[in-house]
Amino acid sequence: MATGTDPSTARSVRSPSVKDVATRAGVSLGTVSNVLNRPDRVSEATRSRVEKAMADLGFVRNESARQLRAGRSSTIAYVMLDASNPFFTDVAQGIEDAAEQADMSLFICNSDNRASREARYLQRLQQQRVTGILITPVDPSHPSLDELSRHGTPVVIVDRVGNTEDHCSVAVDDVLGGRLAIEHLLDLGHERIAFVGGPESIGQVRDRLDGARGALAGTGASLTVVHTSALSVAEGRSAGERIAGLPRSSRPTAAFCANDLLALGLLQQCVGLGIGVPDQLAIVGYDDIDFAAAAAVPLTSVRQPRRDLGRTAAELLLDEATNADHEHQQVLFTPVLVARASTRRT
Amino acid sequence: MATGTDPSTARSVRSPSVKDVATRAGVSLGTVSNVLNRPDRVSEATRSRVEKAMADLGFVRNESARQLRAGRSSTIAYVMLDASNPFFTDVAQGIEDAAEQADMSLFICNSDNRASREARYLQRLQQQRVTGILITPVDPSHPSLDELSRHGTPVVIVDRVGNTEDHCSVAVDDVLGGRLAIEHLLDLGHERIAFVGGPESIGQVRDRLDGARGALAGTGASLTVVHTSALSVAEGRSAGERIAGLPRSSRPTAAFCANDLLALGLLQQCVGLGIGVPDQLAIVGYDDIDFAAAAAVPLTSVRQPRRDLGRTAAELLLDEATNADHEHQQVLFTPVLVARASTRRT
DNA sequence: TTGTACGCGTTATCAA
DNA sequence: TTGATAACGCGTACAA
Repeated sequence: MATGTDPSTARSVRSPSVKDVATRAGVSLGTVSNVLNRPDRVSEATRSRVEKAMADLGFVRNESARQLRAGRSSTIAYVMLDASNPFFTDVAQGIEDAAEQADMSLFICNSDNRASREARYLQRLQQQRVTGILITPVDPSHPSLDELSRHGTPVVIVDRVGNTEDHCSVAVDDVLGGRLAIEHLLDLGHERIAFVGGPESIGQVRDRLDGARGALAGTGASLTVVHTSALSVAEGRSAGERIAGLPRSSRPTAAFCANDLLALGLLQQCVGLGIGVPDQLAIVGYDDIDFAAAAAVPLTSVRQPRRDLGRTAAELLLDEATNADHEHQQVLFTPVLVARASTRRT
Repeated sequence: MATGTDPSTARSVRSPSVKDVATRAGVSLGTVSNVLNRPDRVSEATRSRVEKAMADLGFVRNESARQLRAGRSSTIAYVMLDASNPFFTDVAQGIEDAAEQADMSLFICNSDNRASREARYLQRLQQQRVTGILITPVDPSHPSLDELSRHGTPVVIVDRVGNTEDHCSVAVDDVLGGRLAIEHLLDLGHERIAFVGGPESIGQVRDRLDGARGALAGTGASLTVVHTSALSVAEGRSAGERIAGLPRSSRPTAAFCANDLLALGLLQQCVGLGIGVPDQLAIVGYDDIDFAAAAAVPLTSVRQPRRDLGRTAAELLLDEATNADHEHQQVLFTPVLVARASTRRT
């Protein structure tokens, strides 16, 4: 304890660099670099000596320096819209799978539906010179996304469709999804149907409603729109109250919800108020998150290929980043209806 | 289109540096730097000229270069155990709140319960020289965490308790939580109770079970352990099957689940098999995730202060990173039982 | 108030 | 096979 570096203060000491390793191993700096990047170009003996020095010193590469030198990082980022919606965490898993395969790090940010937070993250990511950005934007038509692309940072829009040709996008056909939901209900004989969703500023909500209306056209069945101010469980409960308040004779016999969170809230409220599901009210959700199948009355839902969505988006991004003759694509996946007890014929 | 930079190829062009800005503004490099970091030291006129040049060129600071110069980044990371469990995304929100307040970026990684992925992330984060790491580890007693600390990267363990004094930790008193759950069931008159959970390699599971046993001691009530191989909805369903298979006379009248995912799966299975909740089986969950209250039979659950957990952990990390006389702490929060319909007396 | 010069840690080029 | 050196972009001390 009398001399040398005191272990207790070692924390604050600058971490060892290649230079330190070189000194310790008695070789030059370039050789250490070669051990790290072209191990074949260095003799067995020196290599093991260098490796021992690295281990002794606890050497860890400095990624900042690498990036500075290389001009680019090996990191991509996903700016997600709402971390508390399982749909998006599943998308993130798909992205992570692709990133891991390409040996890229994934940086996940949560904008939490706030434009200001989103903007802050985008700026930071640009400063970090990330290889590319995946994003489910608060506003897909905001010019900041195009600016990023023009600036040289590849951008892929996830689960939304941008308004320009500046970037790729990966989404699911929501018009078709709406159609599938309604056709299922029509098949079961329902004639008074509610659409639960909003706000209509969200593209998905509009598309799913359009699909629903399209499927209903000319069938004689009616559609009541029950408006919500967000796609959340709480709003689903509130919608349930309003539906329950209608006289039985004119009350819808089925409800199509713009997402599963709404559907779960609606289901909960119905059960609480003694409205049988599916007897008095059949319910169709959207997304088919895991909790949909796990509800006490398992939920019929329109499934989106969440993981594929993420994986494909990441692959497009990596292609754009590495492939010189990349061409932007707008990929559109097809949803599938999964029927469960909440719409079972009784 | 005949001369100059073709916009279509501008993507691949190196982004402008402070040097480019200086040239364009007709000032020296140091002045540009001053505009960025000490705006007060530069005259109004030059400053606006420099700012205009930055805007014209679309200058964006290079964070790698800054970090290299500074030696440290302004980023912290949270390595989370399971992105598909809402409990952890809520914790992450708390962390994000604290990070935003301290003007730090948060890097979220998902180990997905896999030690290999966790190790990979830890290595990358260390290479990035992040300011600190928050982690809910796969194995809280793994030596790699201590190595990180010793290496100079502050580490805070979230929702687990480490086995050393090398870092702070923030957790919730799980023994107390288990006790609360059981006392609630005893108050309701239950005498045959099941504990649904596992594997016991998870500290939380052990603690909650210990708490449960402690509360039962000397009461005459019995505890049956229904083992699960993971804390997931699917495992909850499987547990439900096994409980339903017991003869009615010896079947437990109440179940305490090690987390809400299990409880939701159990609830679903019971309803599907015609076992009334809470009439034939009362259910208590753990975590009080949002979906617990939203279940068709709203779930009684032991609530943990998820956001506070995250916020406190981040604050401890930032303190360790910035405060020279930081002292490690093991913070323990107190859980609260939230009673709902799944244990209502009928 | 503004400009010059150096160093952060790494990689790559070139010469030995 | 190995070693010396320049360069990446930025921040800062110091000089003008």
